[in-house]
Amino acid sequence: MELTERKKKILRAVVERYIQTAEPIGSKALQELTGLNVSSATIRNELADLTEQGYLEQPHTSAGRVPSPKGYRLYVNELMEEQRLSLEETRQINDALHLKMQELDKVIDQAGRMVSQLTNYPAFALAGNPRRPTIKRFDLILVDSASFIAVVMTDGNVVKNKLFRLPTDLSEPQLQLLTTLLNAAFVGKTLDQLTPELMRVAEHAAGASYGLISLVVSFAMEVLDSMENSAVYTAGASHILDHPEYQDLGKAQKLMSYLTEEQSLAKSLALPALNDDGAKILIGPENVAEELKDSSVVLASYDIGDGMKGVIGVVGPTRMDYAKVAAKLSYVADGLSKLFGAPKLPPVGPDKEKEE
Amino acid sequence: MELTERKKKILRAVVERYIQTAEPIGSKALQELTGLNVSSATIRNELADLTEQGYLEQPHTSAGRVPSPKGYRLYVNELMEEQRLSLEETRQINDALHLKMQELDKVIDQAGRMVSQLTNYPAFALAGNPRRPTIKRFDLILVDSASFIAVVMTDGNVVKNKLFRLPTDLSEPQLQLLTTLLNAAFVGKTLDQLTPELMRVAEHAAGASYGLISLVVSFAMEVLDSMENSAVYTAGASHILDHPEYQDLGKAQKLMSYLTEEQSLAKSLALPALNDDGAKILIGPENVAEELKDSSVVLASYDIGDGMKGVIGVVGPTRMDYAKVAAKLSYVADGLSKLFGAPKLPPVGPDKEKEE
DNA sequence: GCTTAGCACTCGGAGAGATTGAGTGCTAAA
DNA sequence: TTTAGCACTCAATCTCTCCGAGTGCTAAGC
Repeated sequence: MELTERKKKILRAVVERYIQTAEPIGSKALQELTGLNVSSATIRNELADLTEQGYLEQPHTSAGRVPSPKGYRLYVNELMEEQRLSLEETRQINDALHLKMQELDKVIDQAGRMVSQLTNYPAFALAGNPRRPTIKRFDLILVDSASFIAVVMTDGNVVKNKLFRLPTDLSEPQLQLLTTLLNAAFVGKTLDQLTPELMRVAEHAAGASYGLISLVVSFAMEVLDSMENSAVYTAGASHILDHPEYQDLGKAQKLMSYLTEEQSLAKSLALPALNDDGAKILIGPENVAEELKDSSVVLASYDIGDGMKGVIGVVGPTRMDYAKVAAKLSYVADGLSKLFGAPKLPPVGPDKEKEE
Repeated sequence: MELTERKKKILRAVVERYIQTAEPIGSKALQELTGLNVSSATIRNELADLTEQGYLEQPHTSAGRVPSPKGYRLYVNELMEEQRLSLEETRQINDALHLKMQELDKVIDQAGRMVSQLTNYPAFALAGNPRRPTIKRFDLILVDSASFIAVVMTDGNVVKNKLFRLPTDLSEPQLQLLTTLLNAAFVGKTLDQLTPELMRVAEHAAGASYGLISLVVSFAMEVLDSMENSAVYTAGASHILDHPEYQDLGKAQKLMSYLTEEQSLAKSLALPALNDDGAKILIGPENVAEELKDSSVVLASYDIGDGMKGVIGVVGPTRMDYAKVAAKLSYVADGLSKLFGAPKLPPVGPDKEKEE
């Protein structure tokens, strides 16, 4: 049941015009827009067909046509021309990719903000790791006689630290013993495997400073925990107010809270996308979450390295500018993958490139 | 020009009722509300006086009265009863204060979120340090022959780290030399004092691995930089849609963007409050920022330790529930101060308390 | 001199038509 | 299959009226 070329041309014109104006399009406007040399009556006939087949909808009998989710889907799959980013745009993105302070969660957060700013839609970003994270290494640094820094590194090469202050004194040999012990007992373990028994054994071995073991290990557990339940960062939620479809305050607020409740909600949306490459587009009712049923989502995933993946996504009205958004999102995702994938540094010179 | 008791009673009733309902209050309603044994006509006379003196306003001739900013100010200064938090509320706050992963910026961010959730208003949080931050200490940890972790600690006891990977090999003695060098050359310096000359001297001393100096130092510079331009975290911006005064989408959006543009904007608001203790209330036009002229702000500051201070704040309509918000904010600020001020840990046992 | 009852007046908001016009569907002719 | 023509539909807009909460003022009462 392929559509005729003419029908496609009309459908495409409807979608693209609607994306711009958010207003129903009538037969007369389409006559000009499509450049077809037929009368408006002919177009009306075609529109009637497209409506019957479910590609278009009529808000009410005497209004123009509006694309249905099915219509958007066809547009996205077949009619949409891949958007080339302008030089200005790529430059803008490249500049923004030059992030500072590249602790993993900062980069993710920043990526979300960036995407939101680039697209003028609310955006979110998260990272997911397919395996369960484990501790790769402990280091303890003595600061002064009453405090030390614990540095924990996980198998995803995420490094976290924390300063501990103690009411009792502490010596360098003591700390070295502890470090050895910690590394011997807990490296390679997942969160689950850090059992109380294991702790007890290690504490026993630590002698007088056994209390410190649990301090450092519970810090390590927090790190592992936070990596398993990777945070979702959202940005630019206020952008939804830019679009007339969210003039209805109720709708706007529902979507807003959905977006800001960084809970499992946004995760359940994005995690399935972790394994798909390239941009993925979810239109209106294709979304599982009730709150997104009349919005659309564009997702792109990127490689963080060490098997970890990240997802950036954009939420907007169903009439969102898919071509442009998908192009930008893919470009950013590619850029991020490269950023993470090419960590080699020149051994010399004040080069600025680094990575987490 | 003190107000009579009766006028105060009336003004207070108007403010409190308006805080609840957001609707103008008429003389008849006040007759009941105040419990005064006078007729509505008398109250009308009083209202006329209060209006003339600028404490009340009339949206239009035949509507009830609404408090003016001046009226709110009087209410806040003299009439407002200090709100006692319920046990349930203090419990809720205490629970929330038990934060995980207490890297400084996380705590600040979390505090903002918490306040927003507690008050149902948009909130923000930031930290400021009166002095310019300096590097207190460097540590380099060898991970494997091609990578190491740099740990930088500043004088505010903020610790940051970053993993570096190199294309060339690296040995432990080499790294120790570097560490010594870095500590000797750059400790105690502010961002400005990390001059190219200083770098050159250090690089010269480093011999073959001179390239690494600039890597680590520019990381340190990033840390210092991010501490000087301390970030502002906002949370719960969507809460402004809860309030009828922001039904006007234009207004709502203006305020939203102001809040999410974490730029110097929110800073210029909060920084002056850094040195005031206790809650500070800014009503409508008392705000400097144009975008806040018809909103109110409640601020509270807290001590982070080492001379650093933090500010949490809440933004809402002028008719915001000052008593409740101020009480909650102060309680949270106190809690945070204590959290930072009492860092001592028991040497033993799996106690969860730690600090950055 | 303060308080109160009474009353005319004001003005925003809600609701009922009336009007408009963009756009449709259908029919009959090309 | 396309087109011109035409009656029809219906949201949006405007106008008009009505309603009532609430006021301000005046004159009488305490």
